[in-house]
Amino acid sequence: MSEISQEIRRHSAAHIMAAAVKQLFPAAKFDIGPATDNGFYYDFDLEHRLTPEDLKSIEKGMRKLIGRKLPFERFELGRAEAEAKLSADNQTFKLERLKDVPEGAVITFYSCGDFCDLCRGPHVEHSGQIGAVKLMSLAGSYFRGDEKQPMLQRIYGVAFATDEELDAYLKMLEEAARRDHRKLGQELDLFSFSEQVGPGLVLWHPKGAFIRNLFETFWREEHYRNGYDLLYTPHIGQSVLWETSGHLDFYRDGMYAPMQIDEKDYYVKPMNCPFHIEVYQSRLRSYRELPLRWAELGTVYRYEKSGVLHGLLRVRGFTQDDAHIICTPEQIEDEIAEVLRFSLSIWTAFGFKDIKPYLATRPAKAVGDPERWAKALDSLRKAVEKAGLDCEVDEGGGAFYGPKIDLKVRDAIGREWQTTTIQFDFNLPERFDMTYIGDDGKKHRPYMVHRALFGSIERFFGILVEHYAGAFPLWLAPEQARILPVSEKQLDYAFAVKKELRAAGLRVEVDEQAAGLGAKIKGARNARVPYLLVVGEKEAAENQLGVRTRREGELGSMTPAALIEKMQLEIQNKDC
RNA sequence: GCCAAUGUAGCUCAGUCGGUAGAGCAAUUCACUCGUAAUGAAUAGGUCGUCCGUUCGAUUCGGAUCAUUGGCUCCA
Repeated sequence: MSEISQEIRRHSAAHIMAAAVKQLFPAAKFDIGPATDNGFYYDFDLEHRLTPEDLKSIEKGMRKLIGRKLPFERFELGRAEAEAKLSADNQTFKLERLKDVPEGAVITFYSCGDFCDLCRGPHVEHSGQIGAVKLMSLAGSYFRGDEKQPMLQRIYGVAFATDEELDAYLKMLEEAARRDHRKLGQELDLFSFSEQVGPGLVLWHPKGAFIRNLFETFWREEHYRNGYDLLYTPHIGQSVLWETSGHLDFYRDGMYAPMQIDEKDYYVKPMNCPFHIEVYQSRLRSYRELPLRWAELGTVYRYEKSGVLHGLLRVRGFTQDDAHIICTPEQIEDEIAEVLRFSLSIWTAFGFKDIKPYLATRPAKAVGDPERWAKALDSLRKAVEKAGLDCEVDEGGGAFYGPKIDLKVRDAIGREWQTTTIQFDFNLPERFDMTYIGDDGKKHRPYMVHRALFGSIERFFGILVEHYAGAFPLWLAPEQARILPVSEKQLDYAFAVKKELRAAGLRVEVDEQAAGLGAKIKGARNARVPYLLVVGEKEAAENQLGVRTRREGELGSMTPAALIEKMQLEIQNKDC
């Protein structure tokens, strides 16, 4: 049975769930029930509001149906017959779906037990082949994913070939919950939100701010080293700027309402691009000064719909690690390859090794010269090739203003995150009439590429917390070592060691609590401090430290000088 | 924004079939001076998210609202 694909098994599980729902709620109207990455869902319309208790009953019903090894039977109907059948059952959503089946195509139904469904299949032979299932959650979802359509009730489930695989998946979910950056952010005192401040607006606490500052410094240094210049631009700009950029026409709903100053409307920026363009426009540009690579940690505000906010991963105020590359057509290929190489090198530094590019091409509605599109796409393809990566292509998935590459990185527990984006823009250079003087003395339109490497600092920080499970590597740890005196008698020695380590540039604290060593160790471990330095009578007498690290466990005694050397090496290497 | 759920001490949670609440951890104080994941005792801490209504009386019931959570839509 192992040849049956997960997808077929999961799709069949969706049918079985629908069958179980029909048993409990005969009046249910059905929409569709496809397979998902780890399971399946099915959308229903029914009077009754489903509750978690219903989920249990439905799951029980499914188990029974699976146990009975009911055969899946396929049969074909003509259009008129199919319509008659669905009308008789009052399956209005199915009737809508039937309209999607092209004229002349075979209309197939699958039945399993008492449940019969319009479906193109394929399915397992009988319900016993479905395997292990578990219903996970209830949700609302729009018919056809369109917010103007009625909202249906959706049940999500997971399905695996065996109980062991299901258990492993549930364990992974537990692990993900354990790493949840919102939970760790509170536990480790990294950041918070305040109802007084507003939803989606992050307050960075000292430790979180410290880590942020460290990787922002790293980011700046790497940018200078790799040929970028840094900019600072204002947080607000007049309406004329956003009229020129087109944001007021296309993106107004995503912007915070304007404030009026001296009878002019000022908008808080949702993007940095227009400001970078204004820097470009501040004087005449020659081909001799291209390429320009301008980066900024630019804080933007976007009015995200209330329902989409999610911890640090989706917020309303965030800092983009933005850059714009402005260059000539001759330079574009090298520039793109370089952006991709640089992006990969940064991700590697944080211990992300599995990185996958996704290429998005020209959509039906697009602006800009098709020849430029082709050249841009070609440069993106070549860059991916040069980096030795495979990429997935999303045909027509680009923005109206240009093609793009997005990178997805896989974290320590195998989850994929969309982060880096490298996007061509054929829109803004036109709107702002950006030009440079070429070697022919004439004006030319430059290429412009937007690039955000982390995406946003907030989002990246959230991903980092989950990637490291809160245990930041030594170079990023806000507190790198904690000295744990066995009793108060060793406090003087502890402070002397602290002074010595601090002088060497290490971030060290002394645990002054009047508590047992066990309690101090527990406290330091909970705070994810990488190095624990135990000092008792013996160590104080011999100028030693009892070293215990998060990575290597107990290392025995070491002099402060030896410890400094060890820690500095680890920091220098940015070991993850 | 839409569907659903949740909101009780700093944190995690219990509880009140309507008579203004309780635990553990954390905090504070005191004692203990301790050798690798929780020393003991005492103290303090809550307008039961907010507003409106029903009621003699609301943390509990109803409505609205805000926030959060899981999804949907969105992320030109």
